[in-house]
Order: sequence, then structure tokens, then C-alpha cells
Amino acid sequence: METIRVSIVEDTAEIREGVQFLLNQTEGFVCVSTYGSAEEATIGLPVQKPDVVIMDINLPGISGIECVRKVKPHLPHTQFMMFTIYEDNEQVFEALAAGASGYLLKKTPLPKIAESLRELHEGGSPMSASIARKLVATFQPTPAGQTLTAREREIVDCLAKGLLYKEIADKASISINTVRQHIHNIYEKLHVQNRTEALNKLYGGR
Amino acid sequence: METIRVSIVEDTAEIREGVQFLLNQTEGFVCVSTYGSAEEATIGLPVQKPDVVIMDINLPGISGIECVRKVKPHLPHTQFMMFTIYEDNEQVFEALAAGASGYLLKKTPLPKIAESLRELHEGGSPMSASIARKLVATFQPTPAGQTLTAREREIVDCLAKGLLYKEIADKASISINTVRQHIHNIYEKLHVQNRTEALNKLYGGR
DNA sequence: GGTTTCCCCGAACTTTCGTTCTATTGACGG
DNA sequence: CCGTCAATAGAACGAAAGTTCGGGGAAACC
Repeated sequence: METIRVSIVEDTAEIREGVQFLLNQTEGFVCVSTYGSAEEATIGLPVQKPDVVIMDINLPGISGIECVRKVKPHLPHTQFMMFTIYEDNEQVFEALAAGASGYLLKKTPLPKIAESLRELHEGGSPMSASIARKLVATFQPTPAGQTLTAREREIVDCLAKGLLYKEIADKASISINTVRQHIHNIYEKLHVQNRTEALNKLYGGR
Repeated sequence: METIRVSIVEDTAEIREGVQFLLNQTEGFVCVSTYGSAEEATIGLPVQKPDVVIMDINLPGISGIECVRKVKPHLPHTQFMMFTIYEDNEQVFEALAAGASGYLLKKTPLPKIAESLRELHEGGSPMSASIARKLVATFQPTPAGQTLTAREREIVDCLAKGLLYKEIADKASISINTVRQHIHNIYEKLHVQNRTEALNKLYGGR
């Protein structure tokens, strides 16, 4: 098991040094650098090329999310673990979109942090179960979707793939007029006007 | 801390009884019913109304996923934990779409199972870190998206919301012809033919 | 200065989408 | 037996989506 090289970006000296101390105590980890601001990290990280980065979100000046957005493209093999006190909805998704792969709360016990960093480095995405639920929710159909018949769900599936009416008709071995009829019924049930709105309603718009 | 009422759906008697035994041994859990097939579970679960259900995927006859799809609408307060040996890509998303909220591998150590069930019941979504990564990936922009210009990304954003060309034109204060042009360019860059395909390519098809 | 890239616009055109109306069939439950 | 619902289908139509021409201006880069 090779040693994982970690960098820490965190403005509170106490936390920064605490985590650093913990990691250097822990078998299999070494803290190669720490930064008190996103500005410092933006310069330092591309040089250090750590395996994983612990990134605070609420930094003075540039935010941790913005920092990930800037640095990640130059460090495709480095994994970013967001580290925050808030379990903020918006920020979770924004951070993931920026290129982070893990999301830890600061209240996480220290041993658990080390374990999560290892998982992150091994290709996992450790995050608190409550944050995971937010992600999961975007995959679950809305109550409205439940009222669709089996046939309608099958056709919605085709819609989601971007198939043309003609292609759906062939696939389901029915006429294109029937496809039209089914889709019309689907739109009515979901109270939408077109394909994109329907898919957003069913699978969560993004 | 109230007791969590659990039902188990699993065709292998050994595993079924093993987990049942474990839970009844564990403080805070009680196993209220077990089923060896989806057919039995479909009838029994709505009666028992357990807090959480451990659902095997590979059942003889009707699959566990199909079973969740059928039963979940009648049990909105019951949480489903999928339970499987495979870490199959397709099945993960399908199960989540069907209404499951957690996803555990059978190799998970027994104490960890109990902990995960509790997290599930408390509104979390426990799952292995590697499965979480698959979810996270769907929120991260694809390489293809990187080549789009700022203006194009802005318009793609509108496409994702299901706006009409006219609405996009108004929002961006440009003519509808320019919108057409931009979108045409976007489709070319992404090598797709229509809105739905483009969105699938950018945000991960589902 | 020339080239490239992005953004902008018009216009005519084809294709696909979505609506509406009507109608038949089979399955299912009271 | 009768009403309801899901699935099937045709046909005609307007609305929206996408294609393909043409062109112009502004900033960035050799």
C-alpha cells in the first residue's frame, strides 16, 4: 500500500494543523503542503501535484469551489475532497460540477477522515450519507412518474435516449401515430409541453 | 432511539436467515418479516409496512428492482436498501430510479450493514464509495463540454431547461436566427442531431 | 496586415414534434 | 352485460426544431 500524498487548503490554522498532524501520524499518509488561501493553493498545487487535496469551501477571497474549478483541469489525477461545516444543497452540486469527488463535513471524526481519503484515492466518492441522499434524489422519478403505465414508461425511456418518433415506433413495433398518442398522454399526465420538460420532470432537471 | 422495523427479501435462505439473526441480535432493530421471492414480498410488504427493506436484486422470477418499482409507490415512508453481489453500473441507476435509496454489496461486513440501515432510516443514502463515484460522475462536465464557448454553454443551459428558441432569444437578447446558429454549432461540436442527445452527452444519459 | 475565432443576423427551407379528432380492440371489474 | 381503461391506429394540421445558404463586425493572435 503506497503512501498517499495529501495537501490541505484551509484558512483556520487550528484545523489545518490538526488535520496535518493527524495525517502525518497515520500510516500510509504524508502531508506534502498546506495553504491558508485559495490564491496560495492555486499556485502551489500544480507544483506539488498531490494525490488528494482537502479543500475548505469557505475561504477568504476566492472560494474553495472556484479554486477546484481552476486547478483541477491541470491536475486530472488529483482527487479533491471538499471539506466544510455546512451541508448546503447548492454548494454540494456546484462543488461536484467543479470537479470534486468527495464531500466531507468538518464534524467528521478524524479517523473517518483518513479512511475517506483512502477511499477517495482508490476511486471512490466518500461522502456523508445525507449528502448521498441528495444525489440519489435526482435519479428518482417524481410522484407524477408513478402514474405512467408500463408501456408509457417504456416509451419515456426511448424519449430519454433522444430517439425519433419513427425509431420508437420501429423499436416497439407500433405505428408512429400510436407513438404520438402515447407521448401526448404522457405529457398530459406530467403537465408538460415537450420532451425536454418531461425528462426534467421525471429525472430531475440539471 | 426507536426500534427500526426491517423486512428482508432474499432467495438464499442462508443469507436471509443470517441477516435476520444479526438484526434481531442488534439493539434497535427488529426483523418483522422475510421473503424468499419478489412475488411474496409484493403481497407482504404493504401489509407489514416496515421502516426499511433489504432487497436482493437477483431473485428468481421478478427481480428485486421490479419489486421496488411496484411496491414503493404504496409505501412512501419505507426505505429500500438494494443488496447485491454485483456492482453493476446499469443496475445501480435502475434501482435508484425505481425508488431505492441505498445500495449495499453483499460482501459488506455485518456490523456495517446495521450501521447503514440506521443511516438509511435517518434519511441518508449509504452506499459503497465506488458506487457513489458513479453518481458523482454524472454531475461532472464531460470533456466534450469543455470545447464549448461561454455563449454556447449559456445557451446549452437554456436548452436543458426546455426553453423554446424564442424564449432563449429573448433571454439572451439576440435574434432567433442567432440562437439557431449557435445551437447548430453546438450540435456539430458534440456530434449529435438534436437537443436530447446533446443533453445526454453533456450531463450523462439516464 | 492577414488569419482565426467568436458573435451576430436574415431568409428560405425540410424535418420532426405535438395536437386533435375519430375509432377499434381486448382486458378487467362490478 | 356494460363501463372503463390501455393500447392501437389514421389523418390532417400548426408549431417548433434544425439545416443551409448568405453576410458583417470585433477582438485576438501571428
